Amino acid sequence: MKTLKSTDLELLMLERTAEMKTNQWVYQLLRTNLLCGKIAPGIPLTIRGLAGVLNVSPMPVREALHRLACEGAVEAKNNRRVIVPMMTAEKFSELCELRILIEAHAAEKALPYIREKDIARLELIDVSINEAVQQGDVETTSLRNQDFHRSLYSANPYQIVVPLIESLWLQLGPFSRIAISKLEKIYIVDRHVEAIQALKQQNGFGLRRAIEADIRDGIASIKSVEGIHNYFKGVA
Amino acid sequence: MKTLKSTDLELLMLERTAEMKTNQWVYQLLRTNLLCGKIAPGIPLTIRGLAGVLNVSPMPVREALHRLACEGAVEAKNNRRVIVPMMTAEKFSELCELRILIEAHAAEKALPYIREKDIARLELIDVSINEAVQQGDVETTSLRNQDFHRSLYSANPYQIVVPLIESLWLQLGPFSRIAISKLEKIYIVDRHVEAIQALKQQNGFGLRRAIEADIRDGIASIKSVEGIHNYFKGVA
DNA sequence: ACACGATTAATGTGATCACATTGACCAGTT
DNA sequence: AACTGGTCAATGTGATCACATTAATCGTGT
Repeated sequence: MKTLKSTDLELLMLERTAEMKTNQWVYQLLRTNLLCGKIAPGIPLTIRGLAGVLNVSPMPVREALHRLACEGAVEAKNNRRVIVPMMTAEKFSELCELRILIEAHAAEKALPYIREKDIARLELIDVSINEAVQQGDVETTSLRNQDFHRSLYSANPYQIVVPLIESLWLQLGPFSRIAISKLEKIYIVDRHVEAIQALKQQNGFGLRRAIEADIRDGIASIKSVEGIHNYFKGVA
Repeated sequence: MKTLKSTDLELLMLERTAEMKTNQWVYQLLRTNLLCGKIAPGIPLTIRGLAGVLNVSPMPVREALHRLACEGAVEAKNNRRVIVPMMTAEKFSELCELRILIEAHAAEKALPYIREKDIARLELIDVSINEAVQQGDVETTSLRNQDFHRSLYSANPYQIVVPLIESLWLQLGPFSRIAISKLEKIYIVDRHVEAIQALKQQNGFGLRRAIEADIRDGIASIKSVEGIHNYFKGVA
């Protein structure tokens, strides 16, 4: 097996607004790239290497990697190597079960706070998801899909749960890419439309079912991918 | 209202083994103090101040505070102040609901992996909890109680959920202290014994109920405390 | 006496440096 | 040709420094 070199990584850049500090920019950039699966498991991430690519000093990169490590997005090994963790079938199952458990709860708790404006926004996001799907833009589809879920749950103003959910997304990041790339459009559209309809009807049970089904669809599409086992190597 | 000064803080120190790096030591120390409620909400935490108390350079403290901030344990405000977040009634409810939801799930998922050795360990921890309760040692009681839960959930070898739960504990930290200080011993002992019995009987439903009841007891004891509203000031 | 404004102290951030540890690479040996 | 040994480069860590921004303190004016 060829050892993956850090030079292989291609990052999608992020606009850096003037008011945001360097460490926030680096963190958001790496986080976004992990969420949409741009950084594959196994490739090593080094502080100085990333600092060189991003043209910043090693300091902000160090902080960003530490934060991502404590969120489980990357794994700091004993031997001074920071990598995107490999996946195992059991880990994958755990993550999916937790997504269903927590996101269904989050959706139901957000329901009472949903207003017409929120529904309109969700419909807009759904449209943009379809656009990205039709254009075959995997990264954008993945990020927009997460936007849909985050916007829904964030309607609840007392937010504890969204960071927990995002931690799960971060760990599933490299695989959501696979899911999207293999997903027939109907699935995503259907479930999101179902969710929106349940919102309009203030139907908590229907909302739960729609969210759960949406997540399960993604999982099923991942498991149906040929050669998926290549990504499920044993954890070193 | 008197402004709380950073000099007020008294930390319970942690042994620093030779093999652990400075940043890990600082992080664990602050985390432990937050988990057991030694650091009260509202008091400001400064990098240089903590570095002075701990006799380390500001660098490890900076990293530790950033990690704790991304876990929600402390709140980095715009104006360069890092504080333990104030609590609101709604936030408190959210945290408790999530604890029940996720910990019941975690317990059930851990059940198949529980062996006699694990049960023996849990019984030992329960004994040490009772000792700490009888001695009126609030911090130790709080930490040992968390040890009980963590040991139970950690029986599941594919661990995703424990970090999520610990994030909730961190945010509830200052209040678990209050809960313990007002808790009649019977409650804790009862629920833990119930949980252990359910483990011995491989009774998933009973285990869920015991864990849920244990958490609810803690919540009830907090809500029964006179003057608890002092801790629920509006978030700035 | 109270309020407002300027000076001073304190703080977070990012850069640079020194050091210990580890991996990578290459030559030499079997 | 494969393995082993040593040397060198690369890496993470922690300390120190400079700078911009903010809070605190004190003095002045009303």
